[in-house]
Amino acid sequence: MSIKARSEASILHADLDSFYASVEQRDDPSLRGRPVLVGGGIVTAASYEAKARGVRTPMSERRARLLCPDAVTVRPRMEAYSEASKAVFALFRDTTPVVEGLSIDEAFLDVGGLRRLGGSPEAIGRRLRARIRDEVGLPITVGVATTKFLAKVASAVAKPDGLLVVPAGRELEFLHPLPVERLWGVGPVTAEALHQRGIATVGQIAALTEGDLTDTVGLASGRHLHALALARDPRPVETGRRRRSIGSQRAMGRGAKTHADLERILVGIADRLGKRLRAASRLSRTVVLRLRFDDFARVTRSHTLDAPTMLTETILGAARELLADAMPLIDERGCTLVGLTLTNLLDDDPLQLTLPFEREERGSLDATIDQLRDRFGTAIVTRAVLLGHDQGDPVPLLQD
DNA sequence: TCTGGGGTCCTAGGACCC
DNA sequence: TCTGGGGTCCTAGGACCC
Repeated sequence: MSIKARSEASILHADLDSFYASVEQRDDPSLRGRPVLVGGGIVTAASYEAKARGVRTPMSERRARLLCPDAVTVRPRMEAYSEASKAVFALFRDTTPVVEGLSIDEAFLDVGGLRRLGGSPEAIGRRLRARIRDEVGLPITVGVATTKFLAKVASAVAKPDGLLVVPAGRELEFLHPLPVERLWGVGPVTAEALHQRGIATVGQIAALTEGDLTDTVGLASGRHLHALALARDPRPVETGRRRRSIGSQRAMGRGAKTHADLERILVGIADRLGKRLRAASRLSRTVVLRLRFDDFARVTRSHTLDAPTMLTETILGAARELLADAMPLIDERGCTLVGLTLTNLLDDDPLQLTLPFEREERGSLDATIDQLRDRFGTAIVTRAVLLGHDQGDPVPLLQD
């Protein structure tokens, strides 16, 4: 555990401002300068004109309209946002190869070691902001610090359309006056637990022992928060992170739905997920059914398949069985949301292994797959092809 | 505050294997 | 036949983030 602290603030956190709403204002000049709400039923994004009047996300559209009767509401246009995001990420990667995307609208950039080519991290951040403004037409805020977490806090403090550097050596001075809610991983539950103990600022957390803190908020969370409060965050900016799950869900109002209604929604969700899985060339082995009841309590039910799949039919089959098992619960408590999440994802780039067989050993493919699974694990061995010889060249005889 | 849709990570118990 | 300890996998729930 001897990761040396950076001597220079060279991690950037770049975060587009009110991303969806900004794209809408960019694409429709009549929306500029006006309060804009993106969403339907609930506000997914609000322009700064709307935020200035107290609109927050997520907030019901009805409530937002009370605060802001002259607001314009637009439906989300996911393709437009996805395209804008790609353009922005291209500029990130043009700035440095070390880019870690956090979501559609934010990323960490490590610009350490670029001083000779690009100037100081602050100069690089300024140039990046100007380029995104000029070439993509969107406002973005950049935080610069010695660690990921501090860079993220810096950008949050600098919003909107700003840039803030936390100089090396001044981290605690910046961090300690902030409320505990600013720490990454402090939500309503943890904040309440801390408040109960009279702890309101990051500095007060830093003054506790790690043991004191873990007693209050649990082991992993306590260690994490203790380190963050002391500005200890050795996590590097990681470039190769893969998605670990893919999900889709549909919320419905209260009120009775027939089994056929639920079935129809489930088919739609499974179809969408199958397509996304295949588009990403990935396989999933675990299907999770998500339900929410009329009282907004939630449950999950999951099933792990024998072998990973990218087929809609297989996903749907598992989902149907999970739904059938949960039907008594649904009938009793009502259902306001159905969703599926696919986890245990694998890449569909098989390692191939060829084993020689004597003619007399040749058994069933199933038995061979079972043997391989015993040796390498169920998740690894996904399919087998039995090969014969045609003048020395292998030809498939049987396929699983 | 009457509640969308997309994710990440952690915890804990039980089954099962050696 | 009884017993212990360690490890992995699966399932379910929960907190949190954008």
